[in-house]
Amino acid sequence: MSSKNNPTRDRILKSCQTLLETKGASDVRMSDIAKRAGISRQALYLHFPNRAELLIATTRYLDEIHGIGKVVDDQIFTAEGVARLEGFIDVWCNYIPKIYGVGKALMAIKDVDEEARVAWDDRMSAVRDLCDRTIQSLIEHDMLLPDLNAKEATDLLWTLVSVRNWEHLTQECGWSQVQYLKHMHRSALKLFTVESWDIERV
Amino acid sequence: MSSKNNPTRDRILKSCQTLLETKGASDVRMSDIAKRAGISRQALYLHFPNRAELLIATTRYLDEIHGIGKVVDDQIFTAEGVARLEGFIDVWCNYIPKIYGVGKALMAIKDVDEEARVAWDDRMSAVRDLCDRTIQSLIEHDMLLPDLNAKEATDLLWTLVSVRNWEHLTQECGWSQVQYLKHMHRSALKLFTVESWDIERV
DNA sequence: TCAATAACTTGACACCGTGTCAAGTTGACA
DNA sequence: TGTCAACTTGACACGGTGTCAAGTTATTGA
Repeated sequence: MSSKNNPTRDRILKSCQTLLETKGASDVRMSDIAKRAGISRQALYLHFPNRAELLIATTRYLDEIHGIGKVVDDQIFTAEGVARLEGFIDVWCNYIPKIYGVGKALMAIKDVDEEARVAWDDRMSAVRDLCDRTIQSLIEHDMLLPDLNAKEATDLLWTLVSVRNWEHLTQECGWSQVQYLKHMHRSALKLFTVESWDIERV
Repeated sequence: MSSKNNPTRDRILKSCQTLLETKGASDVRMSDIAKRAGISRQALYLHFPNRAELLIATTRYLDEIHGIGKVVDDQIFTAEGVARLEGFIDVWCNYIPKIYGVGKALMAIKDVDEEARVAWDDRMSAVRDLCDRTIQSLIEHDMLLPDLNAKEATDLLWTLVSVRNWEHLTQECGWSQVQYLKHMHRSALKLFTVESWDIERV
C-alpha cells in the first residue's frame, strides 16, 4: 500500500492519522503516536526526522489510500465548462473531511515550522491549479461572468472551497457535509457562472 | 484612553499590539513584549496572569482605540435592507486588518488554550450577530433570495467575511484591501440579494 | 555456528518557552 | 521614618521536542 514497504512505518502513519482524526490536532504528541503504534518514542525518530516530516508523510499516505490523484484526473479530463466546475467541487469538497485532521495539524504548525509551511502551501497550490483549470474551462465555454477576470475568479473559487471554510461551516456552524456541498455548488454557480436566462437573453 | 488608567499596562498592550502586527503572531514571546515595554518579563505577570489573557486584553484595547462598537451601532441602526448589508461589509471588512495581528495569535492558541478559545469565539459570535441582523433586514425588505433560509444565509455571510477569508485573499492571493472589499460586496450581492431585474420581472 | 547488521529499546539530557517563587530595590506618600 | 506598590534579579519546575549513548533481539549470510 505505502510506497516504501515498511510495516512499522505504515503503522506509525496509520496511528498518526487516526489520532489526528479523533483527538484535536494540537494534543497529539510524538509519545502518543509512538504508544499507539506500539513502539518507543525514540523509534519514531528512526523513521521520521521530526514531527513536521511525520505530518507531511501522513498527508501523502492519505493521498495514496484514497487515490485522490486518479479521481481528480478523471474529473478534470472528462467534463468541461459548468460540469467540470460541479465535478471539481464534488471531488475536492468530499476529500476535505478525509484530510482535515492532518490538515489542521499542519496548518497549526505552519506558522512556526518553515518545512511544514512549504509542504502545506504546496498541496494547496495544487488545489489552486485545479481551480485555475476549472475557471479556464468556464472561460473557454463562455460561462464565466464577464465582470470577473481569470485570476480573480481563480482566487475566489480557491477561497470558497478552502479547508478553512469547510471547517467554519461544518465545525462552527454545524452544517452537514451534504448541506455544505449543496451550498458550495450554489455559491459557485451564483458567483462565477452565467445563468441560463442570461444566455437566452443574449 | 484605556479603561484602567495604568501607564505600564497600556505600554504593555501597545507593545503587544505592535509586535503582533510586525512580527508573525507565533514568534512574539512574553520576553519580547516585556523588552519592548521596557520592563522585566516577570513584571508582565504582575499585570496579566498569562499570555492568553494578555492577548485577550490586547483585542479589547484595540476595540477601545478604534471605537468599533460605536461605528457598528451607527451603521446598524441607520441603514436597512441592501444598504445595511453594504454598510456592514464596509465597516467590518475594514476593521479586520486592524485586528488581524492579535486575531491570528488568538486563533493560533485557541486550539490549546480554552480561555483564548472562549474569548475569540465570543468576539466572532458578536460578528455573527451583526450578520444575523443584516440578513433579517434583507428578509424584512424582501431582498433575500428565496432559496436561502435565515440561518443558512447568516452562516454563509459570516463565512464570507471571516478573518480567515480576509487572510487568504490578502495574504495568500496578494489582493489589496480595496480589491478584497470590492469582491466582498460583489459576492454578497450575488449570493444573497434579489437583483433589480428580478424585481422588475415579478 | 558465529558475526554482522538492522530495528528496536531504555535512559539520560539539552533546549525553549511558560509560568512560579523568593528576596531585594526604589520611590512616593502619610 | 515606615509602609506599600511597582518593579527587579535570579532561580527553578514543567512539558514537549529532539539528541545521544549503550544495550537487546532477530535475521541473515559466510
